[in-house]
Amino acid sequence: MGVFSKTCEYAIRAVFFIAHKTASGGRVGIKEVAGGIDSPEPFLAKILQDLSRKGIVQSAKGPNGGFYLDTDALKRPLTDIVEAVDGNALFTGCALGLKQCSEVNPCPLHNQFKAIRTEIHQLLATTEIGKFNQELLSGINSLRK
Amino acid sequence: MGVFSKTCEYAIRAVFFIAHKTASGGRVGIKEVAGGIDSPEPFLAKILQDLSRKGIVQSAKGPNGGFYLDTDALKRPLTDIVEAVDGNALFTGCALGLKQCSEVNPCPLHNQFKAIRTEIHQLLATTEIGKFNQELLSGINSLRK
DNA sequence: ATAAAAAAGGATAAAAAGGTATTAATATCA
DNA sequence: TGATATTAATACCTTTTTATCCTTTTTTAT
Repeated sequence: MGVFSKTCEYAIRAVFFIAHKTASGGRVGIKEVAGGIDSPEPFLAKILQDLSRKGIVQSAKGPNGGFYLDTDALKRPLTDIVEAVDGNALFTGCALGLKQCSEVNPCPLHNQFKAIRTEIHQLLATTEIGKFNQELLSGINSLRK
Repeated sequence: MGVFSKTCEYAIRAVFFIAHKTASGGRVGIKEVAGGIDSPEPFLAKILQDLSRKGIVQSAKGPNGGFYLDTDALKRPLTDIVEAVDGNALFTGCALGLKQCSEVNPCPLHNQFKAIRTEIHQLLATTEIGKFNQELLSGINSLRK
């Protein structure tokens, strides 16, 4: 079990892929996205539908259709993706799963994990979706293995 | 979805509970543990069996039996529990789920998450199971809500 | 012997992940 | 304009994993 759910991993990879593929206009089809990030196509379709409904990505049907990101979407932070898919348990939840864990009623690990949760949130909140377009275009970063 | 699996959350809470309940000798039964950490008893039983096989907790059958921790076990780091239950994906895995993500073939988030993974591992590796016994005995920390 | 406890092995339920087939939208072309 | 091909959206189904529950067996102190 990693930090994110498998669904969320695919979601982030897919959005990164769409972002850099459509940075200079145009759209990219589900098949190309699935191939580009090595994910099962039907499963990814469902994920992208969801992200589309929530405005994280944009889509167009018909010939020359596909997925893309408008300029606003490119500037959104990664937290938007993670919250849309996994919710905010990673940022706000107790490490030991206690519902009422808080400053006044802390679990043993509350204080230690507070710092880590904040750091993860900070990282994702300050990183824009479009940030890696250059690296991805030049092949420095990988999305499929 | 939190940082750990539900199984792992129960495991850590149970070990903390056993640790502080048996710090001055004696054993504690599965029923009391389940009550003490508010977990489903049969599920917890299986978890503790597993931890017992792996030497994380000790157990004794029969009358006056139950679970306990020997002095060595009390000094083990929390990483031992997490690795026994969830494996080491949290410490070594790629945030985006890529099998071959590494320094030479990094995913876009590789460098950022390297720091976080290290921090989580550091925290768990330097925290001994018995560390919270005092707080738990005095009721500062909660394990059941 | 007996009773108290954990160990063990399944059975069941729920959620996550993955797959198939159909429908709706739309650009393009005849 | 109307037909067609292309593409995402929708609905439903299967598999796998995670979580939970139950029943029986083994061990052991008394």
